[in-house]
Amino acid sequence: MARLAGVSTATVSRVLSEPGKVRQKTHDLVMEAVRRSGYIPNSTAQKLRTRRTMNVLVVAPRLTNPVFAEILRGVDDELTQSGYGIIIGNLDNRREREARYVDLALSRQVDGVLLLTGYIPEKGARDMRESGLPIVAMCAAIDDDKIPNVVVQDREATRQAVEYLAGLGHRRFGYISGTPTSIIEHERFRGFREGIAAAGFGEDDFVRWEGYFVFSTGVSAAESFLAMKDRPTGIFAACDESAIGFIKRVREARVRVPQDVSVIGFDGIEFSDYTEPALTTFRQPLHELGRAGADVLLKLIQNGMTPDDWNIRLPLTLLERGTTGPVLHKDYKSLRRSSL
Amino acid sequence: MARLAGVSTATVSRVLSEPGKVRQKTHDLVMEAVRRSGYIPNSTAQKLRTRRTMNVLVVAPRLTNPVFAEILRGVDDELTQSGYGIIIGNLDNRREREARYVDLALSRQVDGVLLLTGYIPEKGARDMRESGLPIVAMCAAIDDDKIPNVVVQDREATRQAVEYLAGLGHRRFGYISGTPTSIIEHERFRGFREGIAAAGFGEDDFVRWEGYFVFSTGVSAAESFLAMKDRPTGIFAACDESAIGFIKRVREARVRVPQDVSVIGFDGIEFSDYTEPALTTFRQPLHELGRAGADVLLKLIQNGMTPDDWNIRLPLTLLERGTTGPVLHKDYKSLRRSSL
DNA sequence: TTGAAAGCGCTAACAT
DNA sequence: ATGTTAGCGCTTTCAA
Repeated sequence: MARLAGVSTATVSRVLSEPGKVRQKTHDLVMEAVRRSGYIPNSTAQKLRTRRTMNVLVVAPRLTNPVFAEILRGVDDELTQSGYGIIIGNLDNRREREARYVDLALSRQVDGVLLLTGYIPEKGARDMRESGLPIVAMCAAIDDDKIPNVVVQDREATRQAVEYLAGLGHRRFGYISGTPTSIIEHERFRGFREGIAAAGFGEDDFVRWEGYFVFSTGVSAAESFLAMKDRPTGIFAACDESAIGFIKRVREARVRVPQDVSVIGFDGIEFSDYTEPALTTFRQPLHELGRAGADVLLKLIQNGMTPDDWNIRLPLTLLERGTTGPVLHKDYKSLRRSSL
Repeated sequence: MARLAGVSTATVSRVLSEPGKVRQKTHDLVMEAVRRSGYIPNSTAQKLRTRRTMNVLVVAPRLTNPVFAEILRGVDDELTQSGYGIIIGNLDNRREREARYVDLALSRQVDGVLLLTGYIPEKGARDMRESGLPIVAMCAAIDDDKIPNVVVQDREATRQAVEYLAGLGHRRFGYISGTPTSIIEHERFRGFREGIAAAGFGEDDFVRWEGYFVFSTGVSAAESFLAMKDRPTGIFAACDESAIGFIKRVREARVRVPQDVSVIGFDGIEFSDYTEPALTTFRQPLHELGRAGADVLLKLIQNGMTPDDWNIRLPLTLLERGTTGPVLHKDYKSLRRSSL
């Protein structure tokens, strides 16, 4: 290459990576040659030599889920700023896909890993930790004191949701679950039961509809709801999608929201602003979460930070909108009158 | 490494990449050592030596857009199957970000590029073609006979949408645009005008509301619509999001859909199944599109295919649902009566 | 301040 | 069928 245009390969390398260590004149000479030849260093050779790939692996359960997509945006912003690239490991909800990404880590194609999965990916008997790479867990706490957790306060927010419903006068509740094996679901359900207890209710005062983090789960839950004689009036859905599916189905059956049933979602996806009425929900600080996670990972890669402030837990925001309201039930006439 | 456990590095390499060329016994010997030492080849060294990265760059305008996310799923399925990884170039709607990905291509960090942008990314005076890498354009045709196009039939579907509305008796139309600089928007608007003409109408028979591919564009269009004295009754939105925003806003103003105004969207995102009523729209074969594009790119990388069947144009499916219906306007009483 | 030379870990050509 | 060796393109001592 431009080595023909003057100097040694070492000097070119210096000009490009440590411009201070070279004489101005040589610098200009080299830059001119670079410009003319259109030279761009081969990054693979750089990686091999320096043993840094400048890439980070992000493993996510499903990319079409707007929650993960939005987190990824935050991650991308932070990483791009520091010159890192993203290799994306999309499991598409199929755990068998994770083996591939374990190999990726083991073969050192990345400098660090961001996990949106809630667990450590495995391949046979080996797991991703063996790579020795820095790993940061997001979206759900991983119980390993070598792995920082950057998460949202799922449990607290869910508890608060129940208390909010209880405060509106509701006394029979419904819980529409997310994917049962997911840690996130586990946390949210735990928060839900805490809220039930805190509001002075017991295990008999709610029904739980099992499902996944998808629209159709809300529809199934609604079918079951509609078939009940003594329906709950305060419904919490573990994600906005199922809240939306639920509402659509019950309204088709002429059940009014929020007059007959209040529904509160979780996530605060953009879509929740555009339902009729707009969905009451907790908004996750997804973009911020993404940035925070990437930031911790970068620190880990660059200087090996210590376990202080490792565990970040971001708060959520309650969006009080149209799908929740006071109970309009015979037992609550008095309460209703006084609260209006 | 396991070289200590028996043979030469070359043999290990052969066992791992061309198992046929080695004796069964040596093979087993090596594999055993590999297993025991947990050896995984350094992929960077492989890349440098073989000059293949086994990675593909996918450049997308915005990842939180469900259309791109879904295409990416298809791309991922196809690429993963062939052992290729994805490096994701998310522009997040900011063109200045594309320079980074031009560098990525120029520095040969990938074997090929998939463009969901509708144009060739540039950096200063250079563009991505200079990398000499195979490039496939998706989502919008790029006019370069070295670049295959794998797209959907935007124009035809939009024309068909207008004809569908006209068939329902509508005679004043509205067009809610996408991002004006986008080629996709251009194609759709072109199809729209073709449809207008084909149905026997002219440039005065429709209004065009400018915007972007987002929910809020539909809301703005609705504001403008509500302020009109002689409102159109047949609305086409260049994406589902703006159709949904439009419908929400006009319904708030007690305009009935589809009795007072029919709305047809474009894309067929999952959300469109859950609006009330469900949105009439054209569904894009996004997953299939992703696979098809990746497939063409892989062929290009592997054997340099010839320009036959380069240009794939997938059809869309009209989903006739609740937001469109026959005109219920004084001028159309007769038509209405006869068609019911 | 610059150049010469070694070597990152692998694969492929050649030799055995 | 296997080993030896050169070298992918760069960065980084070490020497000049």
